[in-house]
Amino acid sequence: MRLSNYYLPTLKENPAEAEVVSHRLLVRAGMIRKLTSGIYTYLPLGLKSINKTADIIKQELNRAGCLEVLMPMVQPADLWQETGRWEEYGKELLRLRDRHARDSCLGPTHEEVITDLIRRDVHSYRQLPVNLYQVQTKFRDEIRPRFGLMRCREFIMKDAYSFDRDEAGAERTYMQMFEAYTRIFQRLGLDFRSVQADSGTIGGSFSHEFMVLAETGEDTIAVCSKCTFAANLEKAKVTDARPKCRETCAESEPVKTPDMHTVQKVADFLQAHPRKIIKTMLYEADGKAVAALVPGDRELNEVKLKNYLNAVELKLASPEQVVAWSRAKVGFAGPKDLEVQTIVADTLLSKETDWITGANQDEYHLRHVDLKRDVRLAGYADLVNIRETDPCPDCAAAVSFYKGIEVGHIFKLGAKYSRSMQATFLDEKGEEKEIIMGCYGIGVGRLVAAAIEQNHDENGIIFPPSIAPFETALIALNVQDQEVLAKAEEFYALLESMGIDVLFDDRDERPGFKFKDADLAGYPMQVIVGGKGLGKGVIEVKDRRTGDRSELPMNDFAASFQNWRHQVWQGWGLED
RNA sequence: CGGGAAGUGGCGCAGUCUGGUAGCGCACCUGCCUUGGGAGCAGGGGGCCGCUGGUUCAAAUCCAGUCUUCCCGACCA
Repeated sequence: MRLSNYYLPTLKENPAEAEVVSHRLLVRAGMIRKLTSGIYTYLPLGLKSINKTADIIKQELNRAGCLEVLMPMVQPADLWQETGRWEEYGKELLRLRDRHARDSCLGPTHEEVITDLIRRDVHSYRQLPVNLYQVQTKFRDEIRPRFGLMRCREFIMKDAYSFDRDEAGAERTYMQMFEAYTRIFQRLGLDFRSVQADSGTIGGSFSHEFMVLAETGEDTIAVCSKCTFAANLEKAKVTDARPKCRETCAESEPVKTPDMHTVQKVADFLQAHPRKIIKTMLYEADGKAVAALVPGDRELNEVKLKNYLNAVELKLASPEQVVAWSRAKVGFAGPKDLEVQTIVADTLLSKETDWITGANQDEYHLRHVDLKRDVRLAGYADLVNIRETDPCPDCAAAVSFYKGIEVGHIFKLGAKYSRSMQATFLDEKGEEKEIIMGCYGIGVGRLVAAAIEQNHDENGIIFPPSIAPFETALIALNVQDQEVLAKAEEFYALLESMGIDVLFDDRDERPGFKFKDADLAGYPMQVIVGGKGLGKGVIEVKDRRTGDRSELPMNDFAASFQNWRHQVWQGWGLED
């Protein structure tokens, strides 16, 4: 491609609207433009990168036996009413009404449509398994779209849906998809981790998120230094090898703690370590009053609590509710004689005794509380967030935290949709069975943004070769110099004939301008044709990632370029 | 939805406090010059100052309303 014939509006200055690196660089490099909040146009260069990414995804899914389809973006309300999600999904679902006053929505996801498709056509175990996917534009009316392509309302997503005859088959499919995803992200050249994710009420180990590691990531993941354990912070188990405490302690007694309503204040006042203080967190879970007890130096994990309670809705109690339930103002609630439906304690609290807790009386705490003796617990459960000092739940080695960007999620759905939509088949015995489903998503646009978050420098993007819009930039330093131009044309033709995806900067611009543009868009390789090199009989090449420049002999350019290109790809850990 | 900030040529911004000729840099057009890291000189084009209403002899500027965008939070199959 000749840059003189291309549409590439680059910006020297940072756009005011962009805060994060990927957003800034995508706009500056002429890859995207915003139409309105959370909605972007993909310019030729941006679309090219997205298409390359999608192509790799498609290749690997096809290899795993998936088949591509394309489903409608506008979906009828009645399908969503069947699964109950017309009400459940909330305001993220953009509803609209057509000229016949039929309710419809823009598809934020396609479980309903695909399940409807399958239930009409699949009736026999002989037709299973099936695994269909699409690359589609989705719409979710996010409360606050932000960070450019990282969280938009309209976005390009690959979603796949699998249909199996039983759990075993679904689990096999899940593993195949896990492997396909691993290959995909490897081929994209990204540093990523697959982590156990919250699988909500379904449970089990059949939900993984694929996270691209980047400092700017919104999610935190815990990764073991020794074994393969990696989990979303929300999901990571906190373990403690100590045995359960069997001892008891002195009788509990109230102690006056005026105005001491935070753990730190109480700890300082009573000269105790915060971990000896029990935080009593009051929640309303599906309308019931619940207390969760955690050590004072720990954070309660609401997802864990919600899963333990099997609750649909979990809300922190309002100050009024706290007063009503604990008979004391906020900061003085404690588990002893607390009148709530359920009291659950974090497992860590089972390992010791002699705690400090709120006294359910203004300005008073209790000391010498023994949970076994003084409190009617519903049970112990893992309720707190993991910390970097905690041991790996699998091997007890140290864990480290990383920031990551969620770019993929695979999930075993079970019969959730097939049941509500009656997607069934007959097995060999003629028995009617529900189809077992799985769903598998990759945010394609977000993936390109994540690649940039992970790979950039002060000059711009550093694209992995597999998803760079062009693999190579060919820069003619001075197109008014006939010799330079002729040579550049010659190498342009040569590179094209070698099957290299090359962008030929043949514009009549000054060298510095061209270098800056090439660095900004992040083509992994630059081939530079200038008078200097011509005099020496060499062509200069630059590896965008390392910044290393080399000189390749002009008379043996094709072979030496292939060799150098191979090294560049290897530097990315990729096969060229 | 709560808190904060901002809307002025295509982009980035000043001007608003203290009302009176719309301005700067980049980009764009023409010419000269220049060609290894976003050059230089000269000339030029381009504005409903977000929108509506009000105050005033006079509004980008003051007042009220409204729309939009961004940031923090809440929310997030």
